[in-house]
Amino acid sequence: MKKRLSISDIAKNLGISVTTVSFILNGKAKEKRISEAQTKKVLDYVDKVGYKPNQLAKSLRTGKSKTLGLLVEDISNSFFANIADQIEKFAYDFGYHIVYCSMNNDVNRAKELIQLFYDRQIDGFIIAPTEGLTEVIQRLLKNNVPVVLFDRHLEDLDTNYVISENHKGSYEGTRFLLEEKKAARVGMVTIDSNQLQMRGRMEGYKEAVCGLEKKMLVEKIVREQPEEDTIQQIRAFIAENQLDGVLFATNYLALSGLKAIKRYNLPIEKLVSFDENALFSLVEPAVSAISQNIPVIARQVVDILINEINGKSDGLVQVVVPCEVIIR
Amino acid sequence: MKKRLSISDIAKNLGISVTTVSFILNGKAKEKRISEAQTKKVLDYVDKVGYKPNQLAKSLRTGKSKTLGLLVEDISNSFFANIADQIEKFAYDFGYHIVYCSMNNDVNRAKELIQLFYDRQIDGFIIAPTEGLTEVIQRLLKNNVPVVLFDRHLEDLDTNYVISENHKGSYEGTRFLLEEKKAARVGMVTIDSNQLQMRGRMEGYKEAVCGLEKKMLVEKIVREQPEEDTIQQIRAFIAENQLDGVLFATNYLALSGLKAIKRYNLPIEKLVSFDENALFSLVEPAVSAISQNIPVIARQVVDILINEINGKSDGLVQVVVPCEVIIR
DNA sequence: TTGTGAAGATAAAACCTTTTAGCAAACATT
DNA sequence: AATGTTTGCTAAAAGGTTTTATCTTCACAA
Repeated sequence: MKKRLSISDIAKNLGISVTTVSFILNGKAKEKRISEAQTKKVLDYVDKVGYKPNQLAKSLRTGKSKTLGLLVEDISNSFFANIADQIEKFAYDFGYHIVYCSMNNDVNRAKELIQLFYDRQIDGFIIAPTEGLTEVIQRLLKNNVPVVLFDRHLEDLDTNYVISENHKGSYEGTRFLLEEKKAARVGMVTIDSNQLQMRGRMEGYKEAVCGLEKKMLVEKIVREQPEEDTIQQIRAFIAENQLDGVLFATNYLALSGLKAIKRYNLPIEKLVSFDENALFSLVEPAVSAISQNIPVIARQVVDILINEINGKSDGLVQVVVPCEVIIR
Repeated sequence: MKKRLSISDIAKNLGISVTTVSFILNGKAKEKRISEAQTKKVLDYVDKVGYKPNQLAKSLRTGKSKTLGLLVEDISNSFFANIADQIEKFAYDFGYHIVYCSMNNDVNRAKELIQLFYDRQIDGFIIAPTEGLTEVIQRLLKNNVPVVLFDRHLEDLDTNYVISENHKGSYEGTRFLLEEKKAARVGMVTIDSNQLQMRGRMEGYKEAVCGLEKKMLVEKIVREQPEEDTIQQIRAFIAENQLDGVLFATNYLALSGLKAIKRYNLPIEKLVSFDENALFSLVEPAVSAISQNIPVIARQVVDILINEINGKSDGLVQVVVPCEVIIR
């Protein structure tokens, strides 16, 4: 790369001091009593030569990078992709940029990434934490690094977080199947994970079926297994229990479920899934959705984080956002 | 945030010089003739106190950030999401990290982002360029910043790029509809854009229908319009031309097309789309796909960029990757 | 004894900013 | 005339690295 202009080049070429240029560039001309003439001269010149300050040097000096780190499990999941998009927009309005990384269920990689971001002086973290990240997040908190969790939180960690009303959403989704759709035997397909949001979703399901004195039928999927295994597992679950309704705990589980239903022509058509997906309205049977309020979640996450960065936070903020059942 | 240890803290605590510590940490102990004992002492201590070098300072000094910028139009598009994922993995193997940004069809935002990345001393750019980015990319090239384009390239720009065989893929997809599926009237739905990959896809379609002396039926969608308009437009296009087959130029167009077909019960079932999508095998009618080879594209992009960064590049590299028609 | 070379380390400059503390001149006040 | 205040600007330190050039010992050969 070609050598870039530095602030001292500007100063030299103009025959003035670096300090003066810096003050002007940072909008402190008035405050620091730089004359109008001087200010204009500098601004014009800077504009003319297209000088841009070196952000690294700036960050090094100020300790601020105006950048937030966003860590999600898997950016190709539409829920995360959409929320990432929204978060980026809101953050942008505050003059912050997002660097994003996808952890792909690899705890070590995740730890490394957090460390990396920390090393790059990121101003704050937005994390959808996986299990096993407790310590490393703990360490961030101990160093007073601003953190907001979303989608789930970690039990023994006192953090800011923004999550959805998983319990209630799941409850309502299940009741919808049982009452509106008149399903007789509703099962739940979830992942074999202790994550809090999954626990909430499970509880909601349980409460709904038990309330109606129905039998609880839960199938847990090991997340790391190949999709084909998942498809077979769901197929067996539906067939063996003669289900006529299923609640899927995530949209990717619903996808696998649909593949099973489709491929083996399973006689079942009362379906609800957590999270939306473009295809839910297009497939037969259509899948109703317990949709999380992505704009609100994103907004809250950013607000909380920025507040904390600016030291305006009044203790921990923990937000629970309602879901909406989208009927199909 | 708590104050972090610096290399000079380490040096002071150990009663040796900063230089020595730096050499050891950078694996130059041998080369610089630091004694084994000294080396071990430093390494052990660094490990014990968990010191990590400040990456900003490092980058500032060396001019390298070991980071690549990835700019795509819309990360929620599964094609981009998947390719981003792959690129990240490959880059990681070379010790590089990816910072990603989604441009959302906003040229100004895109320009700003490129500038931002440049200011942050990013080592190279990976861009799926939108129209109107020509000048800003031009500027990068002029400053000898390593750049690789993918998915499309820009006509009057001599750059590295990795694209798919759009023409051939489109040709084969169309022939597949006409010959295997015995479609009589095949139309094409594409976007109103001059992007090269779209032109290629169009040409492929044209060649296929003209070869069989069929009529060319092309509908162009304005990309910025609300999806509802697109759905209506596609509905009218299919109905008015009594199509029994459609080639969609992108997966999101196919999505809108499916919505139209579904909602208005259009009598058409011979469909092909560029790019895969999870739902194509799940909907009725199923959608065949002209699938781009994402792993190969990602691999090439990263290899080319890293080579260029390391100065090992032998001129421009322009790669065209074959597509595969996935029959459903 | 002198000179040479290697071994083992280091001081200081450089990368590019921001910011503190202070200087000189001009003006105002008694 | 002496003192204080404002105006307009700047030198230099600091932030945490890497790297160049140099320095001191000591061993050994001539």
